Amino acid sequence: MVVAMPNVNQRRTVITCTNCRLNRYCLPAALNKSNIKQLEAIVEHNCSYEKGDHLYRQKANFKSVYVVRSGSFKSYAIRYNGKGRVNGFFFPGEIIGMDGISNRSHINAVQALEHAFVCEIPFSKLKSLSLQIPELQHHFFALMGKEITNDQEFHNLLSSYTAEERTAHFLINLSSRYERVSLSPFRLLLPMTRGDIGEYLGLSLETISRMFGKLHRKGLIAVNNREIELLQMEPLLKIAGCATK
Amino acid sequence: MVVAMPNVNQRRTVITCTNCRLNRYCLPAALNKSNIKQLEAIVEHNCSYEKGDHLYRQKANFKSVYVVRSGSFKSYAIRYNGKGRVNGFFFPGEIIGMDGISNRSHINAVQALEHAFVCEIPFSKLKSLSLQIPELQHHFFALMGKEITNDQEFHNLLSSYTAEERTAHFLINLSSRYERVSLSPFRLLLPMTRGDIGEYLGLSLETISRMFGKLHRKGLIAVNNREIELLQMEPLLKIAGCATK
DNA sequence: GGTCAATATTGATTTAGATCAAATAAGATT
DNA sequence: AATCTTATTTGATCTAAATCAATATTGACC
Repeated sequence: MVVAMPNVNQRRTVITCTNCRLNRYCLPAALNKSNIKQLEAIVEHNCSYEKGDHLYRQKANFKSVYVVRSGSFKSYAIRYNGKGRVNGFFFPGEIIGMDGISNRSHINAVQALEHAFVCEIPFSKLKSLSLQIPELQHHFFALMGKEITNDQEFHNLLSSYTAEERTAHFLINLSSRYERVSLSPFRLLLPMTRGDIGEYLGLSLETISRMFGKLHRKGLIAVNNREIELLQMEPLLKIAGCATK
Repeated sequence: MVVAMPNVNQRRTVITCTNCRLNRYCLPAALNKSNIKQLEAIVEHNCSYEKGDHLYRQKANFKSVYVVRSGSFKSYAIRYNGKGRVNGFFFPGEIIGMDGISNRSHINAVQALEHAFVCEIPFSKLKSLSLQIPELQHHFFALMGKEITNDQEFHNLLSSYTAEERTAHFLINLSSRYERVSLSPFRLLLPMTRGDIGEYLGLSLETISRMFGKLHRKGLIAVNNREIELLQMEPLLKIAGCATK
């Protein structure tokens, strides 16, 4: 089995925010040491999920947000008419569950793509703590704001990008998210199927396969099943519609 | 000129959250009377915009969020490669500006579609007040969460709905937003062009026109330039992919 | 190691919606 | 009212990507 995302802190028995190697990207990033202790007290560490396990299902009650510690997840929603599928992927350091905040119930289901660990943060406790720690409130507003801007940029992608541009954008986006957690940004091990990517990008799985082939023929990437190597970043960034500076 | 959205409180000279007829849908919704007074103190009422005026432009510094009091707006973003356009419409009672929270600068530009009034709420003051009023913090989290779920539902729409389904969904969505502010949910005066709708839905303006024609031929709507009448809600809801209960 | 199911590739064909191209129609300006 | 600009409709044609179909590959499980 391909395990794209390495376990974090796998040798430690007691995991805390203080010693987690992701704490620079996660909620503790905004906090001083004593505040981190307070946060630690409300976080449930060490929840383990096997490939295919659901973190939650559509319409499940919302109680917590989750941070991926290792492994990866996809979120998906199926409307009553059967339309709509994968709408997000989640990697270490990223927050899952904001789709439940407004309604008290989740609009998506979230499923592990491989063996994974998450930290669970009960949202009511997080809100109380945010009232006491202005930096935490600020940071959580910023995280939700980031989610909003990401979703809006994706709106642009889906309404105006070609299949090749979407595919390049997907790879570039993954690359920067991998880099953020100290994984190689040039050698991507994909935990999801071509079908998952297709649903996410609004394309058929055959088109994903063809676009990988096309980018390969252009010499920009190497494709070996779930392993994608990014060979020439500049032209990829250009196709993806990212400013190359 | 078509003015779709009537002015609210147009005869009053002094407008406050307490007497604003939108206060049930806006931030005061979550607050008691004394808290509303506190909110009032930080809100700048009565900012007026003419058709075509910008509320803010892409990359503008983020300082405030805004609530539409009357009229309507569109938000749009153009990437450096020229891709991407309209990504949102805003009607009375709706909040504009969350696209700037994470970055301290706006990723979209926002432009008035007709003569409009907004209330401006400086975000730093809103955050401070949220630390004192838990209900306000809760409500603002909920509003941001709503924005996130809306954007994700839109992801589904763009990745799996046909042109006809998107168009029906757009009309149904507008209908419920109009109804919320006591406008007819069956007779929609559109403040935006077919081109705006097309960019928003990821379709060409010709396709929007054709889909209006198609829904008209099916007897579901009547089209008279910017005035759209919804004649048969049930089949429209079905096409739009909304549960009809 | 062998079988089976799930995934991925590749080719042929179809099609939804884009694009191109006029012709109207509505608003704005004088 | 006349002109000009902008928005809308409608038709003809084109094309990117979907769908259909067949293999090939990979991984999971006896």
